[in-house]
Amino acid sequence: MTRKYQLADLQLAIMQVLWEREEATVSAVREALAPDRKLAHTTVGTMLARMEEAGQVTSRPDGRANVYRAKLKREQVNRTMVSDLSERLFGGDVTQFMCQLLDGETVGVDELQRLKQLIRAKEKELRDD
Amino acid sequence: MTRKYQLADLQLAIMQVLWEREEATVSAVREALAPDRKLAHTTVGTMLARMEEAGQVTSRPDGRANVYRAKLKREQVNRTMVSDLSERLFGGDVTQFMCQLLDGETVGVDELQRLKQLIRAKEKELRDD
DNA sequence: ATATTACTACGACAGGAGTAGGAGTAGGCA
DNA sequence: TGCCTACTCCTACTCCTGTCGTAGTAATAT
Repeated sequence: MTRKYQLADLQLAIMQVLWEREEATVSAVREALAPDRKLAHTTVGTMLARMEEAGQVTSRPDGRANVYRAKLKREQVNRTMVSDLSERLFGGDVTQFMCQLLDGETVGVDELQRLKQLIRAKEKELRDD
Repeated sequence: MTRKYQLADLQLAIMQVLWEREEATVSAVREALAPDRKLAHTTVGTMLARMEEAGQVTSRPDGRANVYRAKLKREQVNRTMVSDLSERLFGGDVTQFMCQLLDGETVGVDELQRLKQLIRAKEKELRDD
């Protein structure tokens, strides 16, 4: 059932909206998505309905409209999707993954600073275990 | 055309085999995949045919069999797929991605060592630019 | 020669994702 | 009071993936 946490493109975009604003109607989601994707009202509705079917969101009627709410935790989804890619691309080798991240993405000096800090924190964490 | 570099699960697995051994027949790929997935010979054949159609691999007949060869570079695919996930999950924020990687995956002390080194190298690289 | 193999080529089918039209319905406005 | 709107629900269609079965064919082993 890792499938539940593996969100496809549009599903993920919709979920992000839900995470940001706790609750949203189809229209609200549609509007939030509008800058990037112009979708028919029904497209968003269908997607949301399917996601409810799949147990990824819940809905509650509010007057004529349905109000949706994410049922999955952002952290859980992020973890699953990152883990999955890590496994598929690098056989779970985190160092290689980092390498890819550092080489392939645009990273500034300040960002490197923060990364070092992250690593130090992690080292401390490991020591304290 | 980012689609060409966005490989689905089985496609990626097949591509890995091709990357590892330069060239391979359907049977060879199938055998290489066998430990994890037991697929019918034709399944692999179909997939490879479609991938050729999509310009992701090339083939050359060798006797009765076709020998396939990856047409995409591993680096390119890795880059695309990591970039894509970075964008979709964290809006392109590398630090957040790293965070996820460090928190969500199992990372050892030695691995942290290597990561620090990577970062130092990257810093140097930025300075030298 | 013949029966068994080893391959490819085609076609098929199911399930998920993306997208949307049309029917039906309940509130709101002229 | 009768039409316009805003919604939901259901249905439908197209692509892409994953998976094979079958048919045809060429090399092989008996």
